[in-house]
Amino acid sequence: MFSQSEENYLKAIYHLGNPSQKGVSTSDIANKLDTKASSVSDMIKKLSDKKLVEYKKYYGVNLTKKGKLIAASVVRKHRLWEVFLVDKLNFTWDEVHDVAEQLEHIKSKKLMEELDSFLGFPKTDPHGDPIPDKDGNLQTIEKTLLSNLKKGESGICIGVKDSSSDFLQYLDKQNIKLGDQIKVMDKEAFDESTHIQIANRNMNISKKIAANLYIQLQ
Amino acid sequence: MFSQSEENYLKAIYHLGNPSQKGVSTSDIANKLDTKASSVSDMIKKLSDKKLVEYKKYYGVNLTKKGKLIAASVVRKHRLWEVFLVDKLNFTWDEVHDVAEQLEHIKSKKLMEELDSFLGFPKTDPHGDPIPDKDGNLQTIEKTLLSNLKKGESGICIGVKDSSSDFLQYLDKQNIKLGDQIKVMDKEAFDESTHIQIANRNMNISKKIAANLYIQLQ
DNA sequence: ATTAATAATTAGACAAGACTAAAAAATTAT
DNA sequence: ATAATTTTTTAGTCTTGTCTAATTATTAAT
Ligand SMILES: [Mn+2]
Ligand SMILES: [Mn+2]
Ligand SMILES: [Mn+2]
Ligand SMILES: [Mn+2]
Repeated sequence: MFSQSEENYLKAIYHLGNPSQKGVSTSDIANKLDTKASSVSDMIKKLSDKKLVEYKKYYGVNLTKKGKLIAASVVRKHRLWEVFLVDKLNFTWDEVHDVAEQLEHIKSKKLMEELDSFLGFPKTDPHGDPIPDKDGNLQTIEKTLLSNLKKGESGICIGVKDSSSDFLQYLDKQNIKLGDQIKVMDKEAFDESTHIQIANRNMNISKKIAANLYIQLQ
Repeated sequence: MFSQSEENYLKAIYHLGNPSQKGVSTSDIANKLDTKASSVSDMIKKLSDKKLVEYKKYYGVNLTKKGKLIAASVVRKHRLWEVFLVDKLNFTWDEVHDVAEQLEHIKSKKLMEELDSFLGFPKTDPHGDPIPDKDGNLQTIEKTLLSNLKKGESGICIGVKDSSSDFLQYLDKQNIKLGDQIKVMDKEAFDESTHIQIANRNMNISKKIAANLYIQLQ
């Protein structure tokens, strides 16, 4: 079994791991976990001894197969709990993260299997992020940022890149929800804002908003 | 906020606290938490500094108002989670304890309020133990051990004293459930076993079993 | 190709929470 | 009342995970 701290490091490396080959840097991990680089160095050594990461001094770190499986399991738990909180306990999508950060460390195989079933085997969490299956596999959905769409293109809003309270509450205020149909009507050259039609309403959104909404093209 | 360890100590003191005046002894706490007396001494000092317990060296320990409230809140969470696991996630009553030991430390006011509501504001957990309310108050139900009943007396089985897997599984095997109507038909002087009629079945139970079943007299 | 800047690692310290062994206090037995 | 036993506390050590400060390696700039 692994400590909460070890699990948090593995998860951070999992999230920071790029599709390219390069290892995740010490400072990126430190930044993500809001800790110091020296602490990260220490922990990486420990994870390396336990064969959870591949580590070559000064050249960053990569998860081993085993490390990746543990990380994916923590992410799976985090996202399943988020679904539970929203679907069953009336949490809003901007309230779930902190509680899920705690719940993701609960150790019980049966609990997660039963919860998964109780929730109807959801495939994505309230923010549109995919839920890894028991073997750590993610279903990859073709998606792109709204800011990449050209005038006239349309699709469905299926996720958020930033899931900060501020952004999520902005979306609530504008009544923008996952599942909404979106079409790009025009793009302003001057301020790089976008005119969109969403669920039959017209609105103008800033560059920053468009850069944080994931769209499934149609 | 308090650490898991601090919460576990407070809970142990809460459970060991007798209605009489005497403080809870160091060794009883050590025994309950499966730790050493020296560790208990250290922690008691810490809890005393934080005004969570009243402590006089060599004379045991008592919870302060604040300490009692925290302990009751942990017990509340433990028991509400047990109800959740049994009522919603198909756990049996002998499977819930270890997971509840973890879940009881999750910190979120909203979570527990919503869970309480989701479960329909249960008053007792799957073992018949009362669930403290938000202010730490327990509703006291008049109950006595089956071993205290005299020939001819009857009542309803409302709880278990021992909630070990072994005992709970024994009850399952004998199909003895909380809520069952029980009447004492006879008591054997020789082995101190009891003949009972339960839910219209007749059976003989040992002294030890009778000493671990709570009955509400009628 | 050196030098300057940045990033990563090591060294040393600290807090929480546990342990063993030793000392001190309280309780029980004679 | 004194001695023996049990319980509790203290002293000192260890592990985990963190930090600051100093050192070393890598990368960027001249
Ligand atoms: Mn989250
Ligand atoms: Mn999420
Ligand atoms: Mn329990
Ligand atoms: Mn219980």
